[in-house]
Amino acid sequence: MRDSTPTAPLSSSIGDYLKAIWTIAGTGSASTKEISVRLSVAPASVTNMLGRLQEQGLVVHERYRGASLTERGREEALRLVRRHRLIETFLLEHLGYSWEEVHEEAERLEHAVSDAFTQRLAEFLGHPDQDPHGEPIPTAEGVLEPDVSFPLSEAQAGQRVRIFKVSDEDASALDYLGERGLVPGRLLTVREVRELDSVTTVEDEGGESHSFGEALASSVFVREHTGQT
Amino acid sequence: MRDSTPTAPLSSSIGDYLKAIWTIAGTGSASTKEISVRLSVAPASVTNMLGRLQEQGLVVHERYRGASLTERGREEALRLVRRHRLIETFLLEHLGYSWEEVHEEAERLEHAVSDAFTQRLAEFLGHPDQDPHGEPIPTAEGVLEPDVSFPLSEAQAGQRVRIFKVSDEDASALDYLGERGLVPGRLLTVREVRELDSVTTVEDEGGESHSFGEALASSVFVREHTGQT
DNA sequence: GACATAATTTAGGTTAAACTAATAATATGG
DNA sequence: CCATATTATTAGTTTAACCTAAATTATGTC
Ligand SMILES: [Mn+2]
Ligand SMILES: [Mn+2]
Ligand SMILES: [Mn+2]
Ligand SMILES: [Mn+2]
Repeated sequence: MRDSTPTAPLSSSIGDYLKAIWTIAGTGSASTKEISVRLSVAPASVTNMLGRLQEQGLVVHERYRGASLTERGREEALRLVRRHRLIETFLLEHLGYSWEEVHEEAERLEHAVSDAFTQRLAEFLGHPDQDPHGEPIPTAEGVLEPDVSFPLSEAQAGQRVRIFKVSDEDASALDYLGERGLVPGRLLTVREVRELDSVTTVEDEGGESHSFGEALASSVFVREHTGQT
Repeated sequence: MRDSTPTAPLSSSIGDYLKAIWTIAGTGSASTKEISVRLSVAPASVTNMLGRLQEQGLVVHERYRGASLTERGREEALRLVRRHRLIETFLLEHLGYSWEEVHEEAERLEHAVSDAFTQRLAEFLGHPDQDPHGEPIPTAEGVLEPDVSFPLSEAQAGQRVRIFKVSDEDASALDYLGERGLVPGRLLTVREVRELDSVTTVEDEGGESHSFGEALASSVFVREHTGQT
């Protein structure tokens, strides 16, 4: 394993590929198709890029079998995830961005900021350990709190749950939920999980009832609630 | 000549070329060499890029004579200058950056932020009309206040002047001056401008005396002071 | 187990933005 | 006003990142 290019800073394309693989597969392996869909890039381009990523020691690619991150690849991905989430936090809490706009801006800025910037931004924000939709923010050392949340669509009737995070992929869902106060931290009681049409009904702390179709219920992630408050 | 690409967003290279021409020549024309030195790029690459910029209607290039910005080119350059200066202001005033670090970070970020970001950042900062070293910030409409300041090296003995801006090109000079409180806004009385060795001596409001060699005196820009305070 | 379908890779381009080396134009100063 | 130095352009490559079309491999179904 040659110690490839000393540390040529990685391009934004490379960064986005690494993040995509991490998001799709975590520690497992992501297929060419999945990556190509997520990045809106032709499959052939993915194959080509995976070759280069492998040469740089960032992924391991088994032909026709998909690619998985090496330790270095994972570190790189988490560095970007950290930046992305800190930037989103800043945009939302200090610049008055809406959910609609935030993700796209962060997707670009994450590649342009330095480590020093990230460090200082974290300080400015008071070293948050999660972003405004509840996703944990990896530490500067690349440690990411394991996630034990599950989508509301997999909850069971009668269960008491707390909203833990809301998927940031769908901006209109975020806005809809935000308006109803269905944000991370909110306590819910699951009233019904109807197999028939995949509708989940919950009651919030104020006694308000909310129904979620499949799409919504699978983008709201919760944790089982035990204990008070 | 097809009606050039509707509005493909300009690359960061292109942006840096436009800014370089603007800085070197303003409304006049910049030579291949000057641009190549400023951007640390081979002269041949500059010639090549000027060709493309001309096709895109951003500059006019006369072979062997240099290039000047078109109206569109100037607008683009000023948009970047606005972003650059707003970003520097933010980094200095809110993230605790030192002069050393600020310029480089802004040089990258200026290409990654959106117009929406710029707009909101300006609000966040209270719509400053100059950055922390006194450079005017172009408005969102691309209007830039004309600059009537001159380098301290061209002041005359006895003159009362106010520090207006400090060149941001030389970080160590900035630090030196900053430590002594010689920042924009400061009022000075010119005591001596010695031709012999190009040393300028001034007295500040607190009665402190400061001497500037050629290098320093030409990176401190002042305006004549009339009136009180 | 053969085949249709879907996923993947290969082959062959393109474009932006650099580079080096060679050549040409301009500027200078004696 | 010409020789020389400086500046600029041309020609030919390189690299990253994408593309399309064609060929190949895997997979799930009858
Ligand atoms: Mn996001
Ligand atoms: Mn990105
Ligand atoms: Mn600057
Ligand atoms: Mn720049």
